[in-house]
Amino acid sequence: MSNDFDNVYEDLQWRNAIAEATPGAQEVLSREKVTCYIGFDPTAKSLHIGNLVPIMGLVRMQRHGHTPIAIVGGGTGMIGDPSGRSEERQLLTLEQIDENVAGIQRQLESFLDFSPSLPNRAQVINNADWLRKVSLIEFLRDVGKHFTVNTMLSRESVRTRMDRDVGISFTEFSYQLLQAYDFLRLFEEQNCTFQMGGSDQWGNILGGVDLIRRIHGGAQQAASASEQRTASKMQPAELPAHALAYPLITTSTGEKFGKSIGGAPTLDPDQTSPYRLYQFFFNVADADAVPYLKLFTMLSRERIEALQEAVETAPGEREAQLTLAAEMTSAVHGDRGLDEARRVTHALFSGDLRKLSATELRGALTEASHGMVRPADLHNGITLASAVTVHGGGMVSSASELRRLVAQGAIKINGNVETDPLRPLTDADFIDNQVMVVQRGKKSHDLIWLEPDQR
RNA sequence: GCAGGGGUUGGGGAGUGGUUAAACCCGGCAGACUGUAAAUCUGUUGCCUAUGGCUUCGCAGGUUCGAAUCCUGCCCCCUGCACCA
Repeated sequence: MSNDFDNVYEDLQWRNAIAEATPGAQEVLSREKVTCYIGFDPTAKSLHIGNLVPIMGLVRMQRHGHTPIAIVGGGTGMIGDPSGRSEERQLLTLEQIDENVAGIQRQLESFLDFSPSLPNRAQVINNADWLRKVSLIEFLRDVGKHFTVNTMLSRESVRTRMDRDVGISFTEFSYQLLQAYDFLRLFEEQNCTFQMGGSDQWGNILGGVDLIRRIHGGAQQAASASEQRTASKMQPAELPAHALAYPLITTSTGEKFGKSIGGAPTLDPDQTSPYRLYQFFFNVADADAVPYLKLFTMLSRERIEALQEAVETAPGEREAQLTLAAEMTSAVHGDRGLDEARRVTHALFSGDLRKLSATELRGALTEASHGMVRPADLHNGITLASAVTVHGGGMVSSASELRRLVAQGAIKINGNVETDPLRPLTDADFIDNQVMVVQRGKKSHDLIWLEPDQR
């Protein structure tokens, strides 16, 4: 597949994965095999789908023969990047960070090839290795000396915070130095000459590029990366280190990618089931399907172009969405995850709930919340409303809400539209005398179990 | 610190004594149409033992038959100015 393109740069470019690049980046990538890195913030214990762009960036680099390094920010995470934040961050504890780092590391390992035999094997490095050790004096002399406060203050992320009365702490203000320092260390110790990141990180990234240029010069005449950007006419002397930034992904309607189902789906099966991940990508709008295939999958250019054709000629088949969903689910959760996702999808959208046994329902509706009623409740004439709101799994939060949903025909009990929220339940409402399936709209389910009679 | 402005239901933002559970927009949810899409249209969007009741408009009191709307105190925010650096 990598022979679709002569080099990663062209590959990434075709996939619209490049928003910014340092001058000369493309030439370097087409000429030599480099070591590159991307940083991941340990703000949560799982990566989410928003991280897929950088992850796939590293994967593509590796496929093209470059050596990828994923930095997990066990050190920078202790400070917090002010970019895109209107308020000071809550500092995470050391334990939280280390736990998050471990979780992220595990997830990265399923994407990148870490085989020791591989000459360009991937590495995960925790920047805590050096950031938690470096001494303040050393840091200020070696790194701080190369930055002017004037430049640091002009940073967008800093300015927006300065304009607000909450201000910005010195801690977060220093963040840009730390990220630059990371790059410097990797440059010196791993011969890492490339950094990639989101375009929102571009300022921080250039900080590192410039720091390396100042210390390791190369061509003395090399203007700073930022200067070269503005004066790109002149033939630039080669920079010792380079960077690429990918664009921030939005949907075709301009929403932030991944916002739909209450927060971005994560890559952790305990938080976001394979089914939900599958559904997320399956439900992508036509206009987004091909862009996402390009960005997130390893499918060949030929294949993607064929799918693009399919979207145009037979959008109703949703071949692109199906492929996207399958690719993503198996990439994140493996073939077993994909099987599960498909099985649940089939049960929910093509199957007949009433034909399934209680056991099958439990297996199929892994997404459902769960509730429980006792036989005694039944004898006392418990109403449907009470069962769903009080004893249910929390899918409907109040009786008023249930009333409205019922009035709109949105509630189905065991597959049948319900009309009376106040009717008492009977044994007949429980499939196999065990479980009642409450469905809200098309996509959410609540299983209410009848507690086995213990006499 | 001084002067002025303001805190309303998820967000924005009306409302300055009485059909105000509170306009309107966005968002959310659901329905229709479709392709489990987008767009569009429709309904809905505080809670409840429901032709009624209860609780909401920064917090706590007070005036009044009646307050989100008036008074008092407190908390928080914004805008000018000053002070410090």
